[in-house]
Order: sequence, then structure tokens, then C-alpha cells
Amino acid sequence: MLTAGAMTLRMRFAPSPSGYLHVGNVRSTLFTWLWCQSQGGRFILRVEDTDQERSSIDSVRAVLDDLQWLGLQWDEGPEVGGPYAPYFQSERRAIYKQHTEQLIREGKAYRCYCTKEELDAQREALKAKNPKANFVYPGTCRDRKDQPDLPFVVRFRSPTTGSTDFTDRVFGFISTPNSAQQDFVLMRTDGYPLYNLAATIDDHLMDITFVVRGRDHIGNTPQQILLYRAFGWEPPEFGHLPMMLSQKGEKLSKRNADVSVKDYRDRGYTPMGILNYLVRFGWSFGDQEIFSRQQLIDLFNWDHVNKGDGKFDERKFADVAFEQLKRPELTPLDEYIAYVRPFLAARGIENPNEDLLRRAIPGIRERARNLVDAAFDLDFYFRDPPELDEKAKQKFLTPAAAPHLSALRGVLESVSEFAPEPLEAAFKRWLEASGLSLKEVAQPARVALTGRSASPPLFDVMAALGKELSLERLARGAEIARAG
RNA sequence: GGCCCCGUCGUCUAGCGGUUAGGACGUCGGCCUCUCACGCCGAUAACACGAGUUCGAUUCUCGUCGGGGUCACCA
Repeated sequence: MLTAGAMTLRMRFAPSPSGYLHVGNVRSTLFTWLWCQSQGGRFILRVEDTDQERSSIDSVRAVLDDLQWLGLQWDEGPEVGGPYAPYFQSERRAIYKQHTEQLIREGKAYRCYCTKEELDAQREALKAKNPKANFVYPGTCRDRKDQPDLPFVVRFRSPTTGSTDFTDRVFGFISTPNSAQQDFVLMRTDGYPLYNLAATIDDHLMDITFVVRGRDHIGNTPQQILLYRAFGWEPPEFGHLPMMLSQKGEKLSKRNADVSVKDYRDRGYTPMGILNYLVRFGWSFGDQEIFSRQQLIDLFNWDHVNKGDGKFDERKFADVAFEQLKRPELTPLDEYIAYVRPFLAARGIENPNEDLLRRAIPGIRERARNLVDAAFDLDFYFRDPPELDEKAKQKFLTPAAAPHLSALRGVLESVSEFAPEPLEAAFKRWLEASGLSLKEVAQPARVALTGRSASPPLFDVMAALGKELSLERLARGAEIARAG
């Protein structure tokens, strides 16, 4: 139907910089980005900042930062430029004005002098008579003569018969009767374009071939198609995604700071942890749940995109994020280190010993569900002496345990290779000779070494800490235990 | 209310006429174990309802009910 084939795929993400980037936006962007990656398409970022009241430069910055952190880099747009610049709609006003004037000249749009107040009054009057009535602009100014001295908005002259149809990549054929359409506003009194006008003009001028966005835009699509036709342009393909609802089933909004990318980043989720959860929301690949970035690029397709809305599940999200963090093939050691560094810094550990960090991370991988936890789990390795948990101290660093710790220190002093196996062997020999059980000694030793009653396996901890630190901590633990 | 869309365990989902309706999260048991975890085993729980079509419907059609989106000089 639409021109395809030889034409290069060009897709876009067009955020309005009026708040944090939330997970719903990210999912649309992710699907867009993935499809561009796999099809060799171009991914364009366009900032829809035509609403001066709501847009802010800080929000632009936040959106760009979040996208880059997630690894959803755009090929054209702010910072990287491109052949269709500028990519900020606020800098394209002349273009919208020119196109609007063209529509007016051709009689496809007209100036409307009704004020907001007048319209609001009409709407209220109607509602007063019949609360369920649907107010539509009555077309008051459709054929009104120009009033050079009055402020005006520009309205589109919508058809009243027939229907506007399109075939959605996800939802299939969607037909909307034009009788349900009204003369929607294209340009405000202040000369700024409204969303449908600006998006349509830019999508065409920027050669966008495939528009992917949330289902909340389905109602805008007929209006935009009407505009494409009015300009004599060919509409792109459209693909709408089902809604991502909050846990409670409400629409996600930018005011919901608790579902913003920034928030999950602060909570210690990695980019792939976030993307992996989001990609499975509305898309599936059989029973597979966990994917690498490259797998996603290779496997993503539109055949398995669902239509049904869904509710966001915090616990499932946490689990997917954990799964990504846990597996070394998904988060290699070097990446893990880079990710966890800021969280260690937040705990006051600014320059952790690199070797120690490398040795310690394998032991905490399977128990840290996120990077906040990881930094906590790693903490005792780098703090000397380790922070001592009061309860653990009282329970295990008792006078009775003191001689055991001293003895253990002596035993380990003679171990030359500080690796888990030799350590365990030496430990067990000593237990056998002294008639002690591992259970009796393990917890006091753990508290001495880590300051806590829960940690990775003892021998792994000692191996990671190394001989010097291990002996030092056992000695100190024995001292504390003796003092009771 | 108009227009549009959707409907499989509590949640994300597999299924594309014949299945003991599968997986994952969660929850509840158990195993493993030096602690905490990881892991493993098991249990729990779903085709909204009603008519058709068909030898046979979770699957196709229609209706009902339910849910959602949208109807701005926001995007």
C-alpha cells in the first residue's frame, strides 16, 4: 500500500521535554530503536518543545541523558545534528507558519476568531443542558471574513463524510468516520503550532517512514492522515503499542516520578535490566525472558507484539534486572565494575582497590539484586575495619569464640596459597584435629571477617580479602570477642 | 456520551481448531547449606459470559459484560 521497498527505514522518537522520561516512553523508543538496528534504519530524535509553558531545557537535558545512558543512541537529532536540522520544533516555527498559510490559501484551513472563553462558555452551556453531550466546535468561523485586527487560531476544515482509514502495524485496520472529526486547531493565537500539525509536517519533511508510539496516539492518527492528504503527502506507516499501565492500572504519567528512568537508575538497575523488562512488556519470544542487547536486535519483530494493555509489575521488573546483573555473560566483570562504582562512592568508597574489587564481585553477583545491594554487599571488603553489626557482634563475637578465632588465625597463617580450596582444606584439618564443628566456628569467623552475620561463603571471602587482611581481621575479631 | 481499541493464572506472557492450556514473577512447601543468597524439586492459580460456525472451540463470527484510550489555543 504505502511506498516501501527501496525506501530506507526512518523512524523517530519525539518527546516533549516536560518532565522525566518514564518507562512507557522508553518502551516505545526501545521498539523503535531495535527495529532501526535490525533493519539498518535511521533513528531520529526530535524534540517537541512547542508548548513553551511546559517545556524546559532541564527536561531536554534529562531526556538526552537517560536515552544515552540506556544506550538508545540516535543517528540524527540534538548534539549529533543531521541533514534535517533543526531538530527542535521551537526552531522550526517559520516552517509551520508557511505550511499553515498554504492550507489557508487553498481553503483547507481557516482562521477562527472565537476566543477560548467563548468556546468554554458554549461548552459549559451545553453540558448544563445535557451533561453527557459531546461538545464539538460548531464551525462558527468556517466562512467568516478575515478580521485583520483580531487574534485568531487556525483550524483545519475537516471532512464530514466518509472515513479515514489506516492499517496499523500492530492493531491492523482501523477506520474512523469523519463525522466524528471536528475542525481541530492547527495553530494557536501565539503562532505556535499544535502537536498534530507540527508532528505531521516534521515527520514528512524528515522523511519518517514508520511512526511507532503509544496507543494513546491512535486518535491523533486520523487527524494526521487528514493533514497528510491536505498537503498532498503520503502518510508513513503507523504502529501503536498497547498501554503500559501503572501497578494500580492507571495511566502512566510524567508526574509519576516513581516510574522514571532516573529513578530506576538511582535504585541500581542497569540499562539492560530496564530494557529487558520493557521489551517483554507487549512483546514475546516464546518462553525466553532474558536477552542480551544483541539478541534483542536479532530477535525483535512485529509479529509477536501484543495488543492488550498491561500493568507494570515492580517485582517482575526487579527480578529481570537481577537476572541481567547476575549473569556474567550479560553483565561482564568490567561492566559490573563500572556500574557499581558510583554506588560504592555513594557509600564513601571512592577509590576501591581494583584487584580486590575484581575478586569480590563474583561472590556477590548472585546475592545482589541491584547495584545498591551490590555496593552494600561489597562494602566490608573495602572498609577497614569493616563496619561491625551490633547484633552479629553480640551473638557471635563472644568470649567463648575468642580462642577459636585466634587458633584459626594461626592455622591460616601457615596457608601459603590463599584460594578457596586450600583454605577450606586447612580449615577442615584444623576442625578435625580440634574436634570443633564448622557450624561453631563459621559464624564468629564471618563476623570477624565481614562484620556481618551474612556474607558470601567464608573461604571465598578470605580468598578475596587476601592473607594480610584476613589475618588482621581475625586477630581483631578475637580481641573484640575476648572483651565480650 | 461520541469515536477507537482490548479481554489466557494476582502480574508479564506461550498458544495461531484437537494440548494433562506451557513458561516466568509472586505466594506456599521441600531439598541443598558455614550464614545470606543462588540453584533445584513440588504446590497454588487462567481461557469474562452467551450464542453461532465446526465432528470438535482458548483459538473463527456475532452479541453481552468488563477494561482502557481519546475527544484542549497539551503532547
